[in-house]
Amino acid sequence: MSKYIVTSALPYANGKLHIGHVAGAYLPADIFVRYLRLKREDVIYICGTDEHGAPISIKAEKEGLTPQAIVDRYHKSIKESFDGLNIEFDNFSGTSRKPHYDLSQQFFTELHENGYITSKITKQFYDEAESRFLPDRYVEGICPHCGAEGARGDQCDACGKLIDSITLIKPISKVSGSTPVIKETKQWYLNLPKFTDQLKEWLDTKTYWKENVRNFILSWLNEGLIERAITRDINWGVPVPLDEADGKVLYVWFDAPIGYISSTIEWAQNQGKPELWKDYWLDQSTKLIHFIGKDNIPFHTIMWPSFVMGQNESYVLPHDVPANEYLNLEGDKISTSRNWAIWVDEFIKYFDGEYLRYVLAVNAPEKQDNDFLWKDFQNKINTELNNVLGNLANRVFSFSKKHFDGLVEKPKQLSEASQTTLKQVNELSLETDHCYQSYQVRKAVKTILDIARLGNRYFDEREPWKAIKVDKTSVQETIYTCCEILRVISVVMTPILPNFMSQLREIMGIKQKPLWEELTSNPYPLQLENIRRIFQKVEDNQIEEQLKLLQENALANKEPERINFKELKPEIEFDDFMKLDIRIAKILTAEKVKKTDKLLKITADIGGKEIELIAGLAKSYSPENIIDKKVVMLLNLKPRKIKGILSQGMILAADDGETLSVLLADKDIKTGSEIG
RNA sequence: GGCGGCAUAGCUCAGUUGGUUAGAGCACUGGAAUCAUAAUCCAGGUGUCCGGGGUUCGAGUCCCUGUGCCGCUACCA
Repeated sequence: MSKYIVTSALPYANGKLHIGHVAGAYLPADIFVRYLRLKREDVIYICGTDEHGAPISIKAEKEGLTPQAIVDRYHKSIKESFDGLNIEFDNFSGTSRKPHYDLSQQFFTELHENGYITSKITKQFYDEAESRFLPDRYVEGICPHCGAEGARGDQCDACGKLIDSITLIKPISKVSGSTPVIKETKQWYLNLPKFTDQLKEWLDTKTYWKENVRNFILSWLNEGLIERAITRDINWGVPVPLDEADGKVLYVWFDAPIGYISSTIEWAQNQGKPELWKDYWLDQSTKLIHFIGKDNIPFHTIMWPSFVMGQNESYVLPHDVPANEYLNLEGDKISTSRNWAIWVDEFIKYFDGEYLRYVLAVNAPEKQDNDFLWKDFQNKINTELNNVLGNLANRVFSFSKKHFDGLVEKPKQLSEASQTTLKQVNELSLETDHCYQSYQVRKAVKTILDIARLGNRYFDEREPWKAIKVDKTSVQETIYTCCEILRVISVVMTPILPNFMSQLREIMGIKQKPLWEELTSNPYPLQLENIRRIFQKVEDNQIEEQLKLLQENALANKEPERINFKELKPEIEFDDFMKLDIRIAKILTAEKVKKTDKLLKITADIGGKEIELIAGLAKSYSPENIIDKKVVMLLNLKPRKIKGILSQGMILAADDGETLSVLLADKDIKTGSEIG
């Protein structure tokens, strides 16, 4: 029997958990693990929070807390959300713990010693007031691409471009507010190209991987791998274990996947068997399975295997990486920043967490992005869980209670109808087995529903409410057969709804923990007890309430009519301002620049003279929208050629990240008027 | 503009390597039943499989092309 290590992508500890996370990486893994346990497989389910990186330290500084305090807060919040959904890890660690530091440093050291890491001198901003290097996200300035203010060093929120941070115009340190200087610094790079052949060879054996995953990897490999920096100049992270790297830490994406191993080490220690983790990670027959969202595919199939290949120890490589697609919400992308999400901690205040498990399982984004609709949620809970499954249990149990005081015995002989039904049930249960094995959760649930439908049909055909008047034995047989169906469901549905199924079994008087092998056992007679409905319906007003909440949250999030105050740029002299030549210009013609999304080619009258320029306005202004407008234009900026056209002016426009708005004069004023 | 993905019933989605008459659930209509949470069961589908072309004995599936949407990427003085 082979061993399994199942992991889910480490959730980042700077925010709460939403249903998209759950649908993509955590629920499918939990279901798979629970299935393996039903089959008595040797499996450990490992996870933890990803606790390093600049976003966490920025959040900490904003709130005046230590990074550790932020991490602790979200670690707790995320763990509680998992608990509310009965997602149970064998170990849920965090990457800011000691064993993780030790192991991550070891990974780095061995890669370094084995010649896979090289160092390079790069230029980076340095804050002299704080005497430290500034990571990209700690620097703000004018975006060199779109000219928007408040662009972070790694990316501009306004235009979404990635930025080489030292190209930022008028940079400001977010730490001290001073202007940073550019200094040289040494960073260490992982030589990914060196792994190319080994990776290709290894990936060639993974013919059984999901198609979407394979396609993704192939395009990556074809484009060619490049060296990647794996160190950073910040003080929150795992210190780089080199004397010359004082004050530098490992980049968060380097240390995060190592958390899978360090969390297992922590687990082994908690078991009182500190060496136990080796039985899993160092045994080449162990099946290591990473459940992730599709955005994580390159890390888990290219980078992470490379780290492992460069080690002295033979850690096991991923056996499978069943990545899921995305979950949308009410037709729109889930978005944390727009607060368009269903947060798990909110959800479990209103509904049983296993309702969410059910709907996310039956609607899992396995091959395609899927949509979560509240109306659909209600529908599935009511018509499938309540009407089909819940009602089957209730009608059978009530009937038994009424006529046999809840005692269910196995008949000596079964009619052909009952035998046929049970045979069909058996076939369907085998099908669910196959579904679970191949990560087809939605099909598994549908098949289980078919088992319940079979039960309802059988019950109807047997008409026990008529038979009870003439033939009690036949009714006993009916109830027995239906209980068999429910017993099968109580096992095969356990991965999806562990707690509800345990309630079902409790009612049936089955004490043992569910195991797949019990499908062929005979626990009769059974004494039903404490008969009750286990599922409740979701009412219309509950759904309306949630829809309203969703809209309100999204609106509340938009509410601030202003952008948070940013530090002003350094003072300038009046003369500096006077250097700018800004005038009112009238747009004469405008047309889209071919082969671009954002660019407009514009001619403008600046007061008896025509100029030509390029403006990045096309996302907000169509040509006819802008023609004839009298805009504010900076005219003495050094002209630059864009797309073969010499751009001789810059239309001034404001950008809040969503809307781009050109500046217009308040009154009708003559073209060419100077501004000052 | 480049690369990749997607497009199937009113809705949410399945459709394995090309192979009978393209499916499921929900919704809808009619009927049966009254044990059960008004829950169940039976019956009911004229869908340009996004449009157009091609390969093939045969295309939802493969190829070309057009359109629309999504992701990454480029252009923003």
